[in-house]
Amino acid sequence: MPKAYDPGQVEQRLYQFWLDGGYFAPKIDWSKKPFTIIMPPPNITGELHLGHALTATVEDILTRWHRMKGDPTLWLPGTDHSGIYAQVVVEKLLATEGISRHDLGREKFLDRMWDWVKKTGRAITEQHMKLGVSVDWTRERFTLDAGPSRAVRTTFVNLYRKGHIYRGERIINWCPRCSTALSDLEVEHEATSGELYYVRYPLAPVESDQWPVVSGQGTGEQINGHQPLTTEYITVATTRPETILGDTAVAVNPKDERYTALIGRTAILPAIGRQIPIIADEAVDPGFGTGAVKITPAHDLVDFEVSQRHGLPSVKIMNLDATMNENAGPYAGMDRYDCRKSLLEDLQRDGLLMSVEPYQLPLGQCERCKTAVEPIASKQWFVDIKPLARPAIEAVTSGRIRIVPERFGKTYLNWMGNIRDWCISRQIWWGHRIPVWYCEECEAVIVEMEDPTKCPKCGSEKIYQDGDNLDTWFSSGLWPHSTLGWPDDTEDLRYFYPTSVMETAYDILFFWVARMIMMGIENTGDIPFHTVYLHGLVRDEKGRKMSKSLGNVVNPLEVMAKFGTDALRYALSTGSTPGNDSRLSETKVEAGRNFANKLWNSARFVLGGRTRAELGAASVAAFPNTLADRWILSRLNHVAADVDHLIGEFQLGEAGRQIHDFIWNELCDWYIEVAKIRLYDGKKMERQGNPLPLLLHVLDSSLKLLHPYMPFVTEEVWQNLRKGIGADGQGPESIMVSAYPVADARDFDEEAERDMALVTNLVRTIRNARAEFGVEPAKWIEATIMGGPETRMLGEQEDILKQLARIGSLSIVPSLAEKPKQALALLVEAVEIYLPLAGMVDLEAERRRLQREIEATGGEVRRAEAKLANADFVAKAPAAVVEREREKLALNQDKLAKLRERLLALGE
RNA sequence: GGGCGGUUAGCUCAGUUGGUCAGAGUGCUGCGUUGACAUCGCAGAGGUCACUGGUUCGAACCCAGUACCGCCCA
Repeated sequence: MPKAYDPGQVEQRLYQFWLDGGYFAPKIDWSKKPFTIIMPPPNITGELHLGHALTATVEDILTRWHRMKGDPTLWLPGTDHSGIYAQVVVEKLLATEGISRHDLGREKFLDRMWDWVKKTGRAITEQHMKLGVSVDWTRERFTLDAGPSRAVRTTFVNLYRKGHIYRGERIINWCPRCSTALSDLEVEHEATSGELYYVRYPLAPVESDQWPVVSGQGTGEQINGHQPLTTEYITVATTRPETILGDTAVAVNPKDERYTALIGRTAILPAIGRQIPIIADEAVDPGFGTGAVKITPAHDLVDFEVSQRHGLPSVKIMNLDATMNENAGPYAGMDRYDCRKSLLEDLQRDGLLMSVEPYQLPLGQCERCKTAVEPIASKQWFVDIKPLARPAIEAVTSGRIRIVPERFGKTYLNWMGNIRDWCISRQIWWGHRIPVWYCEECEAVIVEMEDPTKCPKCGSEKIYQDGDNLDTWFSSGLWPHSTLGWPDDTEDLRYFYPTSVMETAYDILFFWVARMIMMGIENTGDIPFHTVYLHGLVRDEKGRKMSKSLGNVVNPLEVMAKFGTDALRYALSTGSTPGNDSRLSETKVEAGRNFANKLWNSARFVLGGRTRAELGAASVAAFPNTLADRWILSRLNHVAADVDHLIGEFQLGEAGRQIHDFIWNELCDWYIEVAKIRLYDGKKMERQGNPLPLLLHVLDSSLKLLHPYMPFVTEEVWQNLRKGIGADGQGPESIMVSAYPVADARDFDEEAERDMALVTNLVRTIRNARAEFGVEPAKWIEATIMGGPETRMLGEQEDILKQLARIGSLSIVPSLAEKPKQALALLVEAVEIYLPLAGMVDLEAERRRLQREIEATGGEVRRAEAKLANADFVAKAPAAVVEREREKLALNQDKLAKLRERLLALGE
């Protein structure tokens, strides 16, 4: 084995080895419960980013873990056609050729789309392979495949027939840049600095001699002489003055006494002179602006609702490219922003613009292209979502679906409880076309599973299909069951559905998870998954969201090339806790690489310079002979138990850290160092037994424990191990299909753990003293240990103490009649250590050291005494806790006495 | 406006049933016995667990409030 682990040399080869072995595909076994994850499909034209990397890492850890535990495990991959996004990409390409999709026409444009997808569509898949994902590629799906497409069609037809899909004119979010409607979820709201414009609308005169007297604004000012039309006004505040052109009313709150007298009067719309009523509606906030607001039903959701309540007309003033239409009178043809500017100038000129003040407003922008979205009344297809939401809410409140971390359950329920109808039609060509035909003759709406050729009502052949497509998320919502074969009753569907876990980032809880739950229950009658596991966002090292414009995007492929895939996976999986954002820095990945290298070298030590026969013999059975053997075996089993529990609870980071700490701090730092003593000394080996069998066993188990996290280095080392011991052709061929370590309580050995803790503590204390007193590291020193009741145990561990603390001559005795004076005295629990460092001990320094220790120990004693003096503590705390406190006190009292005695002795 | 999260060592973060939990990585200081590993080893320094109250025998952990930062929904 090379001196350092080189991921570049092994990763691709191993991935191919796994593929060739067919290890990723599950074997259906009806006597066993499967573990299933459906991968949230990445955008087919996309590039791998750290979000994908984290998703894939977490899912791969769960998948590999379950597979090794013996569950029939399916992780199903796929890609999403990403309607709007992908279409925009190709349209941009076309733009470089100077053509639009309309120039090409629908059919030719779709050909271009497919060309593009064929050219780039494998990229994201191959990039996932580099991550080591153990997905079943034989079941890979694409949202536009025949199967998933038929699932979409079936769902649409079913929902339509049940009345849950309807077509209607509603306010929708329109992206002028993408030229399509968007759902509420596809709009991002960003606080923007804007202006609030106060505009006054003149009132039409009342047919009466006596005009009403109205307090405050709204009355009496006159401009340009004494025209009756200009003597009365109502002033409204708006952030979007250009929509004045589409106003069909002015509204005030019915409880707002300032305006009571004006309700029922008529206002004259500035600029175009339309007469509109002043109405009263509860929705008006008297605290906003002047308390009087303009109502633009065709361009605002709230206004639309007001207009419905009052039977107001709706005037659309904008074209779909965000230019003004013929209803805008003199402003027709202008862009929306030019119109605003021009209109404001006109209002100013006419003295109707009262004031302008800065105002923070939430600006809706298209999630994909960041263009300001235009709310606009439009005829679209909608899903009547409440009937679907109800069972989806129940699934979570009843606990049938568990959301991890729990707090996201609240977010989910809150959103679900206030859900609004889902606009599902998109004015794009790439994706699933809405399966609706219209008859030109009788205006019938035809929604069938099979494409119609004539109108079933009147028999006319003059029918045409709806030109719009479905929201991409409509097909994504079906993903957990459509990928398994629904609507057909397939074996996969019966065996793997409902799936086990849906794992994704929390920011798409609504996009994916919520819709999958609704659609899954609607279509199959059963929940799509038992657990929702949500991870956080990966940010840059300063905590900023990664974005192209900031230039802080970390490319996972580059990181993997530099440090290895395992290093990135380790950094991502152990650097975060469920549902929390994490920051990724190069040093974290570097730590992962170092860990891989550490593991690699521990194997190099175990296998190095040993013959196949020797290793083969050692691999047969491993028994603990020494204290260290019993200790490492006990620790290994405790770790295995903890890891099993932690991963089962999705505590992947904590489990990964425990494995890391075991391998580095216990196996490498202590067990291997201890094992060297026997390995380098034949006589000791004969007396104490060969540590090689246990080394092989613990290393093997460690590799398996770690494998879900760092699949490549563990496989490579494991293969070396396998060849080293001559086990080729026996047992599993790959670590990924070997059995995950299971804790055996018979190997728990609390006594060994306690004794070993004392031994390592002694070594550390001696090393510390050596360093503090400047003893040359290479120097072998003398030591006397007064072991008291531990004498026998310590005597047995003499070799460890000598070797690791570099003691040349060591005497371990139960007690000492006379304690050496020219020596350092160290106390560890009840054990006394004397280092007669003749000539090197600075008595003054030793006195100071003892004084420090006396103070520290004294503090401990006082704390324990105070605690135990508290009658409530003794009475109410569990007996074990009190007992532990008593032991601690006794130990420290004893230590304190010895320290004082020592100080006294040195003072003589 | 409603909801959620964060505030622990210089930095990044763990700490899930309140009693050896005050930890890790990284950085820092000093030293290197070198046949697994300098992508390393040994030793060390470093925190009133944001603040204020409360519950409890006991609080980083539970409750209430405050401050600052962030996110989601309207």
